[in-house]
Amino acid sequence: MHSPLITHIRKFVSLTDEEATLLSSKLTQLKLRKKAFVLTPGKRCTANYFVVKGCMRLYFITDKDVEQITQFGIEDWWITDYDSLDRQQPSHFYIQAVEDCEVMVLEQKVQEELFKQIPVLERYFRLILQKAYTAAQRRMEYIFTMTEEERYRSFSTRFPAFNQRVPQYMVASYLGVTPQFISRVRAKKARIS
Amino acid sequence: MHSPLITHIRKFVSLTDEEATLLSSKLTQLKLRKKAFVLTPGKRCTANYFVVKGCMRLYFITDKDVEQITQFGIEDWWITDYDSLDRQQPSHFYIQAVEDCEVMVLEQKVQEELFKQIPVLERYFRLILQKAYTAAQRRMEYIFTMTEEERYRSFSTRFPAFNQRVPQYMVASYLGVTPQFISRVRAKKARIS
DNA sequence: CGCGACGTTGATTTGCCTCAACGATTGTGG
DNA sequence: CCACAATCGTTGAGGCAAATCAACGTCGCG
Repeated sequence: MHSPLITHIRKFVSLTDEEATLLSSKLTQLKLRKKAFVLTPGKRCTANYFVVKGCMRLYFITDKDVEQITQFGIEDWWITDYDSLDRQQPSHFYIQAVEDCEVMVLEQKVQEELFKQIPVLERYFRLILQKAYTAAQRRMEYIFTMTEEERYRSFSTRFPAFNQRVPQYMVASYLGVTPQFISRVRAKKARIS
Repeated sequence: MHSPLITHIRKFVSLTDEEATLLSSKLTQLKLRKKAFVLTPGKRCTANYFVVKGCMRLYFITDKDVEQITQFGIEDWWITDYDSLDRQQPSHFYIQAVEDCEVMVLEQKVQEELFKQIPVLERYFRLILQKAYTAAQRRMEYIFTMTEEERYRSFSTRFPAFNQRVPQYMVASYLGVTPQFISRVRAKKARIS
């Protein structure tokens, strides 16, 4: 029996048992209480986080002092601030546990070493990034072609489980609308059905 | 003297001259007249395009029959529909030359073979995708935190050259606003200065 | 119990779109 | 080479979707 991460990687590339063991030995497991942070603004992001269990959020505070969520990470998703990671600059993001979480921490330095020892990992992360990029593109399609009401409805049908696990105001923030707006849409929906 | 693509790759990874030659031999050069297409809806996207000279656009037609541009590609940028490429499904995008263009065509199949022969390419594309993903994330930040007027102003100061090379209505489409709106903002700007 | 976090509802405001008409420029066929 | 059409940008009037401001209800928790 292997960790969820190894299972996930093997969906994309093949990994020998030795490689899997080596990789596992380089990761640290982290249990997080709801609302715990692994990154706060001003700090450099030095790791990539794989969510084994629970739900994380990546967000920042806008000029108008509003939380803007840019990404959620649930089971089998990586979450990090690639910009800070890449440029080795302080982040302006928070990464926080929305629920009690279990994550695997892959430090950037360790990742670089592992790429030398397990070249196929480079491929794995290329594929992961391609998927993430495609998802980001699609999200922009939704933003540009749908009204906010359509976007909310679409979101809540495409990710029903999601919609239950995170509070309304976070969904609102992720969709870029106000909590009041979502409340109204829900009220309308309820009245119809 | 090497091709712009080799030069670009060498900014990210090191490539032997043999590798560079091999790679070059696997690429085809393509000259495009303004308004020529390399991808249209219904066709599968089978290649990744590197813009050597000129400007390309990736766009689709919305339900309301409006062109929505999701990406521009200028010198030293790759442009493709990763979704179609990845899932081997018909695309719903157009990829078109905005100006007369010169592009290098890397067929997906060829790319896969090359990864075996030149493993470091895998790293190159991982890094490119990471940059693209980060840019997409930042674009969403702009979308969520700025008004459309601010977004236009920000865009035209951050990419002044850009703003001159593509017609207004394409900038409008990329920013998700109407051409009329941009026109009004420009009028306002002119009145002030 | 009392306080803070979260959600709801109503009234008003506003940023941008839509529709429409009209110049200016480009480009194309006779 | 000119005439006419198509393309692109501008401007005005009116409308609407969602934000903002504000007050209130409710639940969970220290």
